[in-house]
Order: sequence, then structure tokens, then C-alpha cells
Amino acid sequence: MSRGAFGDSNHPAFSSRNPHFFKIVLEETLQENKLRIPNLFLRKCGETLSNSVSIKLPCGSEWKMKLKNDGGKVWLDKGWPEFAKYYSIKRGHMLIFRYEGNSEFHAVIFDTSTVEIDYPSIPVNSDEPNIDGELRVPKREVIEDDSVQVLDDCPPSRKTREKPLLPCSQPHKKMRTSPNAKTQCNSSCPKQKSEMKGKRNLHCNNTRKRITEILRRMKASASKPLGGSEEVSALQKASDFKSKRPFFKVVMKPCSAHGTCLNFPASFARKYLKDKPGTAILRVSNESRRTWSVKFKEYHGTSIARFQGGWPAFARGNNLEVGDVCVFVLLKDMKLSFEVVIFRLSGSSPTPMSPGRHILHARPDRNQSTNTRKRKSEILRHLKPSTSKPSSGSEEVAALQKASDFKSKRPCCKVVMKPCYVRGRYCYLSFPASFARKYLKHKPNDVILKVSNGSGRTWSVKYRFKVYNRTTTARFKGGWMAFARGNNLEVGDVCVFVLLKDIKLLFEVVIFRVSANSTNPLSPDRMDEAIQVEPEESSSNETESSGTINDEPGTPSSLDNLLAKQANRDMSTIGKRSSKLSATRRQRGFTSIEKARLLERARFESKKPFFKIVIQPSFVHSRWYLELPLDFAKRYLKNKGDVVLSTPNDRTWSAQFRLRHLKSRGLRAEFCCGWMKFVEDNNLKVGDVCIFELINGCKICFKVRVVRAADEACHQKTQGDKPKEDMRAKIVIK
DNA sequence: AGTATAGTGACCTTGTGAGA
DNA sequence: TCTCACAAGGTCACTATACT
Repeated sequence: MSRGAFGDSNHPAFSSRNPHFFKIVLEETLQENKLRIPNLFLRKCGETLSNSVSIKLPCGSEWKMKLKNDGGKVWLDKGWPEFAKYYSIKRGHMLIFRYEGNSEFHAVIFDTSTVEIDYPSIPVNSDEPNIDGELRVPKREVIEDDSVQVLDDCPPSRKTREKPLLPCSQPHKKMRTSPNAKTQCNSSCPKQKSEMKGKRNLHCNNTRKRITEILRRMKASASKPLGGSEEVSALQKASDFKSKRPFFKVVMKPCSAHGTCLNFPASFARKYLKDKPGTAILRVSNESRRTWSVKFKEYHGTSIARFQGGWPAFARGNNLEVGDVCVFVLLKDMKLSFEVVIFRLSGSSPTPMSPGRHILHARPDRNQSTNTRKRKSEILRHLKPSTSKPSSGSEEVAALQKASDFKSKRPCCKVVMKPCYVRGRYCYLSFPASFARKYLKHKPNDVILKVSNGSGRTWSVKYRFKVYNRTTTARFKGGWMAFARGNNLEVGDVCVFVLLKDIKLLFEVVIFRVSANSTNPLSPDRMDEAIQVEPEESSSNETESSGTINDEPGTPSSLDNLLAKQANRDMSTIGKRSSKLSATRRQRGFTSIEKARLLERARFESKKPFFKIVIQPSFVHSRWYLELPLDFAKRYLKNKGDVVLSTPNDRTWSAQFRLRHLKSRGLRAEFCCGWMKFVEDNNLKVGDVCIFELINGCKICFKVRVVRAADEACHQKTQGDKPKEDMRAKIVIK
């Protein structure tokens, strides 16, 4: 092992100050045949970029590419297609770019298995001016090595453990069996490679499913803060590491850095450790005097092997921290000794195992670690319940640090936003069950979240505490997505939930943002879409319809509660809906918020039962029926029958009421036959609000009042800034 | 060192709204 | 009536940690 691989001039010592960005290769990247450079990066470094950039790879290859600037967006353009083709870059691949200045980047490529690719053994140099032709000239021989490169010490997902992604003899982690094997099949011989893949596929049932799984995981990993410069730096430094001997790399996780064991790939154990428990000797690179003896064991039926007994001493003795990357280079197959190269998180140690950083002579005294490191570790520990995976990225650490400085006399818990907390289909928030048990009781409840930005805005979310098979989950679910989106929460942000009232479960939420330029909660353009939920309000009975009902004559309707509920639900759909609306011609009705607004403006009170309906496109166009609140129908109407609809000018229409049982939706209450005539005669338009007041008599009769959307718009124009209440009073009933 | 338990994250299932 | 999209509820495999 030599430090030359990363310490020479080709691989200058890494500094976290080097700007990084990463790109996940998407379908559109391949279609467009160019790679977009992130705007934020351009803002930071754009001025130093020339029209032509060079990309260096760990294998020594260097590529020249032209930048294309189009309306402020910048792409890697000329040269990229050849680059992508040469390295067989596919959808789901990830590239990390480290900017070295002077339009020079170092790049690392990861494939869909999340492992760095095997670079072709003959490095290329596209330095030649002929960018279009991409004349590639071998620059230097690459060192052949025999390695297993693993960036995770544990399988990334439960699915992969029992059901390996590529369930064949070859593990999904990249493994070269021998230098020969490498020449037999590497990415420079795509045909052979594809044949191999084809063979593999023959052996693999459900491969397609698993590939989907890989892609999904890849997506997920894309959404994780991999761009965090610090952890990436350690990984990147480690990725530059080369050795002729077999080695594997492991990123330290809390369980390995501070725990009692270290997991590593069983494939390596099987191949090199003779597949049976034993003892291994660990010696840290550049430190010949001290060795550690650790026991290793493989867990059959799983893809992991484990260093234990003695591992904690090694971890403590070398002051390993979460995020550090250790490369274990097998020295002797017989005696099973490893040289361990430690790549520290930058910030605390600029180079791997620089003499000053060595803790070799220091006994395992954690107090002697740097303040920063200690701080980071402390924060991570503090947040451990919600962050089992190592956090990364200087911004995130900054957010954590800010959050850790937060003090409150009230009970509070801190949660770092993870991808699944702020985006995706299954958006929820997990928080420590211990906190939930102590302060929130076990029963499901509605919780009010109030952001501490002085806006006084509140959000209603559902709190769920579940114990299943002795596992406990405490989560915010229904409404959480609205909160996350409404407050523009991003991965890495830290939310501190301060319990204000433990009876009504009111939380103040303090948000520490990972990104300084994150927009504040509810940018002005969305402000008016936010609907406040007063903590004092209890949740209403749900009414599932496009309208509201006054089922308790003489009392105000529970509109506000409905508004709150609808708002919560709707805030979560605003983004998707708006983008969808533009993307599809499919005509959709009003959003719940729009409906709620219209309904609220059509203020009406009566001692008689009534319900309000916002006219949806489907009520007046395609289906010619009106769906009315089921609860109202059940309570006041029979299964089927004629109804009379009358307007204030005493004109009447007869229509039919019916209850339908839909397979997919259950019961639905509708006005049909006759409704169409009513719509036409009263010139009902989408957006109008109809108030149906039930009049007692021998027949079921409704007095229908229409609040015209057009009138309201017109009225708003003429009324200017007059208070809304006045406006409402005038427009409510015609 | 082994085992039990708590915690996490992925994703399956169900329900609802709405257009065709 | 079917289908699609989406949100929320719920489950469980897996990981990390605590305990013996």
C-alpha cells in the first residue's frame, strides 16, 4: 500500500473546499445527449469555467468537452456523447464531479449497483483538439488490481439481503476474480460484457423486477444527500485508492465506528478468508508497530461477514468516526492480515492518515480528537434515533449543529429530514418512539404543527403510534406531506419539534435548513393558498363530497374544519396537480382549496337542513348528474325518488335522486334525470356554488340558490380592496 | 458473543376523487 | 362503470443497539 495513489500530483490532496456536484443519469440525459451542470454550481464557479473543460477519471483518462450555454443553462455538450458511450453510461448511473479549478474536473462514475464502475484498462486522453472525432490515445497503463470495492458495509436494503439483486454466483458488489478475469471481461469489451450479462440473466429469475429495484434504489440514493461534500470527499479519496492486492472499502456507520462490530461483504470473506471464522490482524497504514487482532465471522444465508471481538478496540484506537472510509487491504492470505487505510471525513483531516492525524501513539482517547470532529460526532449521536445512517455534507452538519444549539425547557425532539420525509409517494415523518411514548401517549391523535417563523401558520397532521411484532413506529402521517411541502423542507433540514401543549398536542417547529438559499415557508406566491388551522379547533367529522352540509340545523356548519382538512390534503397536491394540469389535457375539477374558498364565500345560514355544492365540470358537461353529500342523502333522502328543485323566483324542475353502489367507491348519492334541464335553464357554470335547502312538504323539495362564479369575479373587480366580509354579504344569495 | 428489542425505511393495500 | 392518480394506513424485513 502506498500513499502515492492519492498523494501524488495527479491526485492532489482533497480539500472539502473543492466544489462538488453529482448527477444521476436520467432517461432525458441520454436522450438529449448532454449533461446539465447544476445552476448552483455555476453560480459558485461559473466564472472560472471556460468554454472547454477537461474531465479526469480515476483510471487516468482525461476527456475534453465543450460547454453549451443556452439561456442560462449550461450543459456538457460536445464530447459528452462519446464519453457516455465509452463508459457505457446508462440510466441510473451516477457521476460525482469534483472541480479542481481552471475548467478541470475529476469525475467518478457509479453504476446502478451503487458501486464504482470498472474503468476500461486503457485510459484515454481526448486532449487532442479533435473533439468531434474523439481520438483517444492511451496515456498510461493502469494498475491491475484485485479488489472488492464496497462502499457500504451493510447491504443497502433489506430486500437485497435475502434476495440479492443479482442472485447468481457473482455477488452484486463488483468483484474481479483475477487480473485475467478482468481482461476477459471489462467495460472495454462491451460484447463480452453483455454476453456475460446475458448469461447471468439466464440464471436470474425475476431479474427485471430486481433491476427495477436497483433503479428504485438508485433513485433513492439520488435523493439522499450524496452530494454532501464531506462524506463524498472521503469516498472519493477512497475511490482513488488502488492496490494490486485484494481489498474492500467500508464506510463507517454508527454501528461500526462506535459499535461492537463491522460488517463487510461475505463475498470477500468467502473468497479470501476461506469462508470460516477466524482471527484477522489489522494494521493501520504507515503504522507498523501496532496491530489489532479481530475476529471475523460470516453469517450464512446473508451477504455480510463481520469483524467483531477486538473491533471496538480498533475503532476506538483509531478514532474512527461515522463517515470515515476504511480500505482493508489483504496482505497475506495465510495469516490473514490487513493493512487498513483510513480516509477521514475532510475538515478534520485533509489527507488520509497524515502524520499529524495519526492517533497511533495516542491511546484510544477520544477526548483528544478535534473539536469539530467531537462536535460532529456528538451531534450525530444526539440525533441518532432519527438518523441511523451517517449524515453527510457540510451543510447538513451545519444544520445539525445549529439544531443542536437549540435549547428549550419544553420537551422536544430533533429530526433530520430524510428523502422519505420530504418527497416521494410515501411521505411521512418518523420520530423517536421513546419521545412518543413519553409525551404523546399511544393513541392516534391529530397534532397541530406551528412553524416558529412568526407567521402563526399552523398545520394539522395525524400522529400514529404503532406497535407491530414488538416493533414500534411513531409517525406523523396524514397532513405531514402538506407541512413538508408547504415549508419547503429539504433533505438534511433539521426540524425541532417543541411540545407546547401535551393535551391538544401542539408543537412549535423550528426548522434549521440545510441550504441557505432554501425558500422560506410558503413563498409569497403560495401564501394565499395556505389555510390556517387553529389549534383550538377539533377535527370535524369527515364529509366526503364536493360540498359541505349543515346536518345540524341552526348551527354553523363545520366549514372551517373542512377547509382545514381540505387544505392539508390539498397543499400536498398543489405541486403535482399544477404540473399535471399543464402536462395533460385531462380536465380536472377544482382543487379542494378552490372549492373550499368558493364554498366559504357562499355563506348561508338556515334552520333547515342544507348543503352546498361547487359545480364541477363533470356536473354540467359529461355526466349530467350531480353528486351530493352522502351523509346528507342518507339522513334526509330515501334510496331513490323524485325531488323538486325550485329557485327563488318559484320556478321548479323535477329531477331524480338515486343512491348508487359503486364497486370501487361504495355508495354515491346523485341527482340525475332532470338535473341536466336544471343546469341548462339556470345556465349553471363551472365554479358556481349551489345551495340546496331542504323544504319540508309531501315531496322532497329543495330551494336552490346559485352563487355565480362570474358575478363574484365581477364583483371583486368593482369592489377593489373592500373587506371580504362585505363582499360576501352582497354576493351570497341571489 | 449471542440474543432480544427498538427503530427505520420501503412499499403494499386501501380509499377517494375525478375524467373518460 | 372503468381507469387512473394520489394520499394515507398499515405491514414487515432489516439494521442498530442494548442487554445478558
